[in-house]
Amino acid sequence: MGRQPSGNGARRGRRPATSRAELERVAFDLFSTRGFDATTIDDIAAAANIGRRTFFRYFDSKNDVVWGNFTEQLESMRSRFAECPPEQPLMEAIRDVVVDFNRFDPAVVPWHRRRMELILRVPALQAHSTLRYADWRTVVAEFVARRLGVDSDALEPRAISHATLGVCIAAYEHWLIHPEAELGDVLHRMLTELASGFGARV
Amino acid sequence: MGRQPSGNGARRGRRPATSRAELERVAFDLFSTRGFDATTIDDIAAAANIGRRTFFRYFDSKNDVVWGNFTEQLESMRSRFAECPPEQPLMEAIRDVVVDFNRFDPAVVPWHRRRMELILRVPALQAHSTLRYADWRTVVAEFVARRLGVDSDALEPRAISHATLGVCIAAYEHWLIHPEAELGDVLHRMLTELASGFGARV
DNA sequence: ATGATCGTGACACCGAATGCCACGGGAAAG
DNA sequence: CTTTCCCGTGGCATTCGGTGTCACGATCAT
Repeated sequence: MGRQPSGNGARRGRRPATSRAELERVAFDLFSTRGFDATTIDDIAAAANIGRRTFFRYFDSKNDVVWGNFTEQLESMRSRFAECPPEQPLMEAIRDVVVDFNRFDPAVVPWHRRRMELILRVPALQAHSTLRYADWRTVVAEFVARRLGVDSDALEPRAISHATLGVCIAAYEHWLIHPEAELGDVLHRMLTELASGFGARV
Repeated sequence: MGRQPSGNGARRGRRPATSRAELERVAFDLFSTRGFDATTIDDIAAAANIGRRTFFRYFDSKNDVVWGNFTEQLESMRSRFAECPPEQPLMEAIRDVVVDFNRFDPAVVPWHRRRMELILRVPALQAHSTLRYADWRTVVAEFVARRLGVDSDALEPRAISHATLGVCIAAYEHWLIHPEAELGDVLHRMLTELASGFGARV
């Protein structure tokens, strides 16, 4: 909205009318009141004072709105993996990075909860999220592959990344149902169980 | 097509113009030649000599075509779980049932491969399949819950079912890339690794 | 024949998504 | 200041998936 100092200059044409973050806020408001499915893109565009066509220049689809800047965050997870000491056991390293990756400033936790409620409870988003999860798994698989000295699309790295993701989703679902639970604790617990093959169980 | 003996009678109105299985065959043919995305429902309906509206009386969506009669198959997996001897370790029981569930008559294996290629490689189907996977996981989670004496939507059953599914998908992806591999073997191997927490790895 | 039953398919409609293109705001070059 | 170029905007048309409505037609029971 307010004209930025444009970083170090070199801005040429017309200024963007809004931003991804702004659109996200507007859209989330509508999702909260009407629900995701009942909110049309026309609604979002109207509420943000942009044309419907312009919406699709900020997000590829309505589904993508709820994922914010996930791609950039993944990059930070990737570098976080790179910092893992080589002597740390594999599943332990994964556990620590994942728990770390899901640590949030308390101020944004309510927002994150709303985001995850949408992703994990709205069928259309449950479905679409699979495509985003793939990127997440790739980051994990790359790390595992490096550790095992195999290709990142080999069987083991893929299996481990799939299993890790599954456990994380279960932890998130639990966290949504039990707001009093600490997300990091739940993740830590279940990832530890995964590393033991759920061995404490019969 | 040929009029059936209608079981034991008591058929009333007009006879169905086709069947789910027939539509599946017609659709798969088109998917093979044009690809999934480039095949419209009008194409399928025209090829099957039915109206577009009628298509939606056989399948809820275009995506659902590739899943055939999955729901009924799930029922058989559920009863297969019920037959597990109580003394068998949990993860071992899951492994055996899942491997068993994915055993197919050699004659239908090529068909099954085409089906899974679609499900695991076409983005639209990757996304949609998440919703079907949920039913699959429920069956596993119910079994785990019974064994652990907890509710079937508790954390552990959900985590284990999620992790199991993940490993199975990885195994399937591997099987698609390596046609010479035996699906049952790959599944067995990875589910065993899961049960050990991928422990043989560093 | 008559009536109840049930699948069919035409029609209209909605919403997501995409291609096309003219418009307009804004910076740099003259 | 004017021209030039850049680039985001947004209107329009189109395609396609999916849904509600309703008249029609085929079939069986009486």
